[in-house]
Amino acid sequence: MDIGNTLNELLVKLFRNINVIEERALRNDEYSDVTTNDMHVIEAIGMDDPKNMTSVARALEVTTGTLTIAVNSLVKKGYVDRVRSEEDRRVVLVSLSEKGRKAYLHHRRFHERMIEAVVEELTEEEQQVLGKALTKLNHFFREADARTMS
Amino acid sequence: MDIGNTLNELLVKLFRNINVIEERALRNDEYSDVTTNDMHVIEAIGMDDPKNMTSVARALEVTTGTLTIAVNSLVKKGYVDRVRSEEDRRVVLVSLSEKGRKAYLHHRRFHERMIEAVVEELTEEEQQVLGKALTKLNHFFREADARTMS
DNA sequence: GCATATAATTTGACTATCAAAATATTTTTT
DNA sequence: AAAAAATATTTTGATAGTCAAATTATATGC
Repeated sequence: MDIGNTLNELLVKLFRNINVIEERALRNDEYSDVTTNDMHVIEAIGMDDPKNMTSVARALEVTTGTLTIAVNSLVKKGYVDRVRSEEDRRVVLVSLSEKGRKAYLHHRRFHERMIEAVVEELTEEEQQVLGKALTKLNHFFREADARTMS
Repeated sequence: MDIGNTLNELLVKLFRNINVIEERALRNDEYSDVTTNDMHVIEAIGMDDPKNMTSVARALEVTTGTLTIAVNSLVKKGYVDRVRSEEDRRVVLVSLSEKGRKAYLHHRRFHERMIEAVVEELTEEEQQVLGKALTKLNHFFREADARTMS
């Protein structure tokens, strides 16, 4: 199983590389105060309607306590607005500020450009095979996860 | 550019999941006290000869101070042995204990199963294509990284 | 209206991380 | 051979992210 070994190494490297690059790319320019974690929170809050803390925390698979701390910092930095719901005053609604929306789009464009550039390097055939392999990988993880959770 | 979108989503998902799931898969059984980070350190120390702190830290791209702390904990948990070199008494050599070796192999088996799942449904030829595609991606990222660093 | 449930925040503890200072040892220079 | 410079590691002080459990505030059910 020689190809297996090679593939393993390649995948491990790939994921490490993506992480590092994304982080560096994010921190370069005007959004230098946004950590990777901040960006995940911004992504989870999203561009649509305001969301309550619990649902965002669930999406990120962290406790609400953890999210509170992340949101504190994002509010202070001006990326997130936080208001108490009028209908249910226990609920806190978070949404992206103008600056937060810009950061969201900036990040999304970065992703698009990255994928664009990556796909350009590959032949049609390679794209297909890569898609298939990544799909398998996702399934594998989902199943592994399901087994663990039970 | 439909395949591009699909690839993007796949990469994003994988990316988000891979750490969490790997962690869960690892922490299941007898290795419940090993964090993902611990496992990376265990991997970097490896099964061969003892290694000094600096080279392991470099491999992991962390400072030696950070590694010292990780190794403190791994020594306490019994996964790593740490001895001072006789030849050069500034140097500290770390290696895997019996328990550490077992954890290393456990983790490697997880990776092997992962690759197995991916490769299962690919023909011999597709496997080759996948290997090429991943190699290209890694080169691409390495170059992108070099550009960022400059 | 009281008891219970729910949403969020706070608190206390821990891990991971870095940069810079400190310590111990080796190598180089004079 | 003594002093200076270099090297390997650890320690220190600071920050971010995380959780579980306690707390606070509000809503809902009986």
